[in-house]
Amino acid sequence: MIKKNKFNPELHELSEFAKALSHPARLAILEYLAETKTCISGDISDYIPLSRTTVYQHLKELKALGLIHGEIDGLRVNYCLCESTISKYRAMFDEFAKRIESAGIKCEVKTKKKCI
Amino acid sequence: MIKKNKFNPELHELSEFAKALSHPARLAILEYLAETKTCISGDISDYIPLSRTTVYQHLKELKALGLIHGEIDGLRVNYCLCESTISKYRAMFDEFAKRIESAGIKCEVKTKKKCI
DNA sequence: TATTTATGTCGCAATATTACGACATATAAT
DNA sequence: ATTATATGTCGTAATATTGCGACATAAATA
Repeated sequence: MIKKNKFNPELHELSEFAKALSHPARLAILEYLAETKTCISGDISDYIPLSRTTVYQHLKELKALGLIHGEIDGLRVNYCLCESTISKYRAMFDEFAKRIESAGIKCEVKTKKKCI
Repeated sequence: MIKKNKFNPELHELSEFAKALSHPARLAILEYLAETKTCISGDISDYIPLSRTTVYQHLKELKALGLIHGEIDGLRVNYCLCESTISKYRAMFDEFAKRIESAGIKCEVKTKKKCI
């Protein structure tokens, strides 16, 4: 039902990045991976206050976008940040934000008209 | 069912910003408002390839976060970007991204182990 | 070999999002 | 006053997300 292919592919890609960051658990996972360079999968599940299955699902979403990846080490999996992909999306966002912010004069409630 | 209050309020707030940007229609709206300083509501509906009702819903979400606001002008409503709120969230995101990116060494597939 | 352990998969329920038509309201124009 | 116009509201259907328990798999260990 989602009509995303009606939009500019660049905006679509940026929206996918934003969606990956749109849940606090996923932000917390990224933060945790940044702090602990060891990045053992099980530790993430312990750290995040959600069930292991749910955390696993969030990990899959981050992995699908390439923001993290996992390295199998016997029984364990070490997940870690993928700096290059993160930088790529960060640059994409910066470019967008700059365009939005440097747009010159906006209304900013300067008139006495009723606002909503 | 969403267990967002289990997380750090800062991460929660950032995730709300990301969610607002997680649909290409909303990104397109922000872009359009940045380009056209006039920002007439009806024009937005014409520009975005979705029904007026749907566009209106997206506008409401952006408005709820304070990223845009509308000024009633008779029959029309002029929507426009709210630079201060956008800057606030942008700074929040930058701070987060910096923490993630400057985390030092990550694995980046340096070993010969199987990756997923 | 049997058991433990860490991860992965499946299916399901609850909730949220997306999209839109039909209708309501309120201002402007005729 | 009537009509046209722009925006707002409601209900609803389709789909996506979130969360989790139960089970499967595969490696390490006893």
